[in-house]
Amino acid sequence: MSRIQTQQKILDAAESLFAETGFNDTSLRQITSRAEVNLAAVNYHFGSKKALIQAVLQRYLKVVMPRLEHQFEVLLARQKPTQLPEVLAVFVQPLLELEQIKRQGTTLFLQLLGRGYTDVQGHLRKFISHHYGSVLNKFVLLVQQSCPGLDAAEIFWRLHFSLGTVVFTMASSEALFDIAAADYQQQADIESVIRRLLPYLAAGIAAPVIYPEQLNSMAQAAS
Amino acid sequence: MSRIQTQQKILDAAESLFAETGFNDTSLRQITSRAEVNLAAVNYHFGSKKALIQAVLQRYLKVVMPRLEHQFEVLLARQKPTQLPEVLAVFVQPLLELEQIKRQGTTLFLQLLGRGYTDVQGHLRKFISHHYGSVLNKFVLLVQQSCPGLDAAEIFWRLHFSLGTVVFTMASSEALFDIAAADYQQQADIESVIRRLLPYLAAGIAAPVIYPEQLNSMAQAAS
DNA sequence: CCTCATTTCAAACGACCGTTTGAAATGTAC
DNA sequence: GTACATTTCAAACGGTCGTTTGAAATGAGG
Repeated sequence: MSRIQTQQKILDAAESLFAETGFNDTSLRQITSRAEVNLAAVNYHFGSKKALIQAVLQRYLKVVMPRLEHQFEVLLARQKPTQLPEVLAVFVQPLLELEQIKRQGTTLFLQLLGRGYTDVQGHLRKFISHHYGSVLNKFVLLVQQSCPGLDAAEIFWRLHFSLGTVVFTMASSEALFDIAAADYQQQADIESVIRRLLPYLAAGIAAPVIYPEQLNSMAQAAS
Repeated sequence: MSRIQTQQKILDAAESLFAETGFNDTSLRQITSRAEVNLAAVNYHFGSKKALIQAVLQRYLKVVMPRLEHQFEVLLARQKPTQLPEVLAVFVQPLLELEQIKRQGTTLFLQLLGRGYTDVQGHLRKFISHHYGSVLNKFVLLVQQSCPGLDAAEIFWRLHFSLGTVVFTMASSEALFDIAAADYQQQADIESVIRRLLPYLAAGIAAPVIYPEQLNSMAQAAS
């Protein structure tokens, strides 16, 4: 069998299992079993499990990130600052195009992203900020321009809140899909969730700042 | 040594390790080593690792949940529906009071909550909704009353988005604290994060609904 | 002090993990 | 068809895991 076929089969099996069970809880024996290759093939072709995880993520990142970067550059080249919802909408098209590369591609990638941020705490964050730091910087710059009332620290926190929203939703998307379908008779696909996410994120990021005194009065008013 | 002392030492060691490394990645040998008790003590006193995890969570849930339920009942007894920020502010006091029960109690509990939702997918959700379903129902009812423009399905999704925000932020709170302190010279304590969270969540939950057509036009405008 | 239940302890169990090994199989160029 | 490099394969390695075991230590009551 050609090298490429085996590597592909391993990557396909690994990404689906990683998305289902997480990185730490998926064993190489499960992966090679689903891929119908020998156990030693992973270490032969990728070197280690850690390298396999990176390869699985890279397959999507190397497609999504350049497209995002290009879109951000277009918006930054404008004369007037872009509105926040429009900045966030940049993510929609590149993410949905992953569906064409591979069936369920969008869902898989976002689930992997979620797993990567929650499973192996810190690794994925460093990996992305190291390899794609310029993309992230351009995005942050756009958000800052669209929200002139927020200082850099507030934006830092709110973007991480938003990352949490996306990552958690996607990591537990299967369970949420099931509940939504059972309780609310909803179509449960990734695109409709993204549609629901954007207004939530836009409103959260651009929310008015509340100062400590108001928080205290709120807490007391509720008691 | 008395039974209670040993159980307490195990619970203390387990909760700190669970918060740091997650449930799956924390071994009983690490726990019993930090607690300075014999390896077999966990299985003797708690039965299994799974039961230990539940015991660790229950120590906080049994304190927090009744207080939340009481606050929700007070708000539900009012004549007029409560404003959303006030509903969310209910969480502040009971959570911060965990700090008095135990140093770092609030942080530990919220980290454990985050770990529980991301590590052992689904288990914690079922456990909480089974034991404390009435509390959750009252909270959802309050949110529905405060947001009459949103249907039940939209609220379902937005509350899970919010759960993701909180859970992810707390699970990765150590890393975020470090970055915030290094890059923005900020005080990095749990209370200031909660302060930042509330306006974000309130705005996100109460955000205006955007319909598909608007989303598409947004995505096209950005390209 | 003796009795008996409770708790602690060292040791081992079987299972699964990621990785390595060296031979067998397969592919490739002459 | 022979020589050589690449890929596959079964088997084993050392290690960690949660759990169990049976004896030793400790506790409390008569």
